[in-house]
Amino acid sequence: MTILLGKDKPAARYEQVKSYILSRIETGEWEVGHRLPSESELVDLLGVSRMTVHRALRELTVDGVVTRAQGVGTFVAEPLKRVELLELRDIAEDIVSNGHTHTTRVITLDAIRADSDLAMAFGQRPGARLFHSIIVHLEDGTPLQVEERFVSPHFAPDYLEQDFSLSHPHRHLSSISHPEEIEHVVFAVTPSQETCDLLDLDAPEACLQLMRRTWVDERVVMKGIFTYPGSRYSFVGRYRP
Amino acid sequence: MTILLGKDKPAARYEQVKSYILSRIETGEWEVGHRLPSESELVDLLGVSRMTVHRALRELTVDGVVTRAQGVGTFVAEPLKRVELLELRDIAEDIVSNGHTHTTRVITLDAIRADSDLAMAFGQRPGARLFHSIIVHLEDGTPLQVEERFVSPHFAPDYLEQDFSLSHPHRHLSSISHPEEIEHVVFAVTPSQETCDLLDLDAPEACLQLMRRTWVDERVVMKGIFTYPGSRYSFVGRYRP
DNA sequence: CAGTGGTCTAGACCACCCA
DNA sequence: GGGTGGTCTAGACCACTGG
Repeated sequence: MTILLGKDKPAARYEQVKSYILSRIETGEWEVGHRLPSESELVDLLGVSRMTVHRALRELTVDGVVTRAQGVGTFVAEPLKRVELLELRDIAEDIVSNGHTHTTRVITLDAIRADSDLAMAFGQRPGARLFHSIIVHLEDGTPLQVEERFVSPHFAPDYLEQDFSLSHPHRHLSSISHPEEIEHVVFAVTPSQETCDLLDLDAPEACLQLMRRTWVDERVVMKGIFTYPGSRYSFVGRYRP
Repeated sequence: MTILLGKDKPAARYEQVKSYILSRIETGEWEVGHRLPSESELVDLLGVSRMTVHRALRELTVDGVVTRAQGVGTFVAEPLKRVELLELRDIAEDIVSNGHTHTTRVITLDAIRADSDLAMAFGQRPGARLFHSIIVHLEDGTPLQVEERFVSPHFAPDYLEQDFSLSHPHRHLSSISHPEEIEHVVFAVTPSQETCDLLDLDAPEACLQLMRRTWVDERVVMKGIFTYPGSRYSFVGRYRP
């Protein structure tokens, strides 16, 4: 077995320009806010054409390494704040991709009137009409999630006509349009008796609860509350920053 | 009050080329896997130079809209799978940015020998030496998080010499190097009596637990277990995809 | 006004892939 | 070998900024 690495193809010139600039920044020679040489100065300095310099700087701008302003110059940007992320996967895909069978039980599918909390969540007046569903997701017959959703009728007028034992709400809502904004809140809760029953829990145990609100056209169109038994489910994510 | 929008500056030509291609894809005229016209064909078709076409296609490649292969062509890519993300924020920053005061109590700071579970988590043999810390984070004097960490001595040889009542482990570890890979697992648990005591909980209540492992040079260098009382803390994230 | 970045062109050379 | 994408150049025009 042979190992082939680095076919010693020289890096492209714009990559070399990027490296040149990055190394100046990393060594501290150019600090945050420092003004870089102009494009034409870099042309003279590095002996490449302006388009090449420009491409290097443009890519560094996209990466957040520098900021640029027409008529002003190019400056070393604030280092990016590192964020640590957790991917929230769709439960159905999660179950199927792990080789299990996914089924659902539709408990409730109706229209309701918003109480004051719901009205607040949707930015509407109390009494506004909302569609409402409660569905249990099972993995090989074992309940893994209770999902309760409230949906704006204006956004999904056909919500109540769907057969969610076949295609779940997530699919239906995605087929209409993708949200412009999403809010997630993850709680730990002790579930209600009703939730315990739906999850086949003999005694109340700590549950994960995920609340999601989605916006379209600046309006809340969906609020979902997803409850998972702590002993059977966890959110797992592994990634390379 | 006047509203100024769209200064009717015509979009750049490469943006127009992108729009042209995107609209063909969105209308379904070019389906997934369809081969796009070559760069030189687009040059003739759209009456712009090849560099302009190339920039448009390069940016669409970065965005995952098309895939390209030298000597082969440009093809419509599979639509990106939408992932929903939750940002896991540093507890200290979280508390301070909300206008509260953050303090810590260092409970434990010592070296231990890995049991079989820890050895598994670190990919080492049982009995391997690991640094260990337990710290409580408080918001205005109320415990919000118990963090327990296990750290590879090889990665952070000075770990035991740190004063974590001033600078917490996250800062110390970040100052050494940033992880190449991160794994997160979020649980809901009923806490042990010891954890209840550290969190000032009168009775056990559902707690959020976040487990994090980080890798540097293909090796696990840190495992942390963060426990939050469900009644006092939740992970919140809001973003625009 | 001079200097900056943003864009665009026409032409060129190259590595790569496939028939 | 002919077509593909990847790169690079020299020169150009423009909009924007600051003094």
